[in-house]
Amino acid sequence: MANQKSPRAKKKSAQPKELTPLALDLIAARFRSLSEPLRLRLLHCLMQGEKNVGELVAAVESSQANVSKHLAILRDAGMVVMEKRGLTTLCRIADPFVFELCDLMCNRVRVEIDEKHQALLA
Amino acid sequence: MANQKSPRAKKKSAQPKELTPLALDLIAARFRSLSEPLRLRLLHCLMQGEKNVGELVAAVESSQANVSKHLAILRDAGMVVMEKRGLTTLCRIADPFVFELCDLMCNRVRVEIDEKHQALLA
DNA sequence: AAACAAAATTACTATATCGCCACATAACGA
DNA sequence: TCGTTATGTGGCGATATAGTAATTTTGTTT
Repeated sequence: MANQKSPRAKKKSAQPKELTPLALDLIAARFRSLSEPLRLRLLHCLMQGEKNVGELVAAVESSQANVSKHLAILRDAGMVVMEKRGLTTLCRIADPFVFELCDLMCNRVRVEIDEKHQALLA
Repeated sequence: MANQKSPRAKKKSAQPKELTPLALDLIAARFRSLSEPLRLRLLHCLMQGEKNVGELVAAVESSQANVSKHLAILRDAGMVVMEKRGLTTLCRIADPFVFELCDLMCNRVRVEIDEKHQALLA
């Protein structure tokens, strides 16, 4: 499947031609924003719907300063958008692609764990 | 610990119920393996097909030792598989989900760059 | 205005990671 | 056996990152 050399992909799965160092840095930085458990917890909380910073601090167990910094990282990486509303700051997932990314990775980890489990039984 | 809820098996895109700290660490580690430009270059090279370590060293411009270490990280994260064949070691992408992940992120970055571009023009 | 609440920022320490170097290991052939 | 080639590993210095405490900024309320 899709071992493509098609000149112009229609919609998805454009097979990259060349990746400039700058592009690589951008992509790496985005993956890096997802590389910390606390940030994943924050995203996970936000998947239920938008929340303000205080609610997130309560949900994940960490300090306000820490949560604030991690949220800034997620925002800078384009994973989350934040909107100031009076005293509080509302946060929400920036784009459905974040769900797709996380689902992909979660399912993959599930599969690997299952395989390991099976291997132990067999 | 798996069966605490539905007996009906929902296969894909399971909306996460609970994420244990261990699961979060696993997922974070996998994203972390994708968070370095050199590792992304290695994956990008491997998307054309399997290659041995020496070919990868030549393709990305880095030292053999460095490439070897980064490949080990990708292997440990389940992104690539390596198979020793005599003197050389063949590497290839472990699973199509890696393509999906990278495509998702690449496309997202493309979109963001386009939007920024448009914003500058407007 | 002062007092207050929510969130961001700064300064700091500890730990993790990158790239490089030198060396170790492994497989092959003479 | 030795020597060569391909790859892996350990140590080191420089940089990056997470977490914490204290402070500042920002908006709201007396």
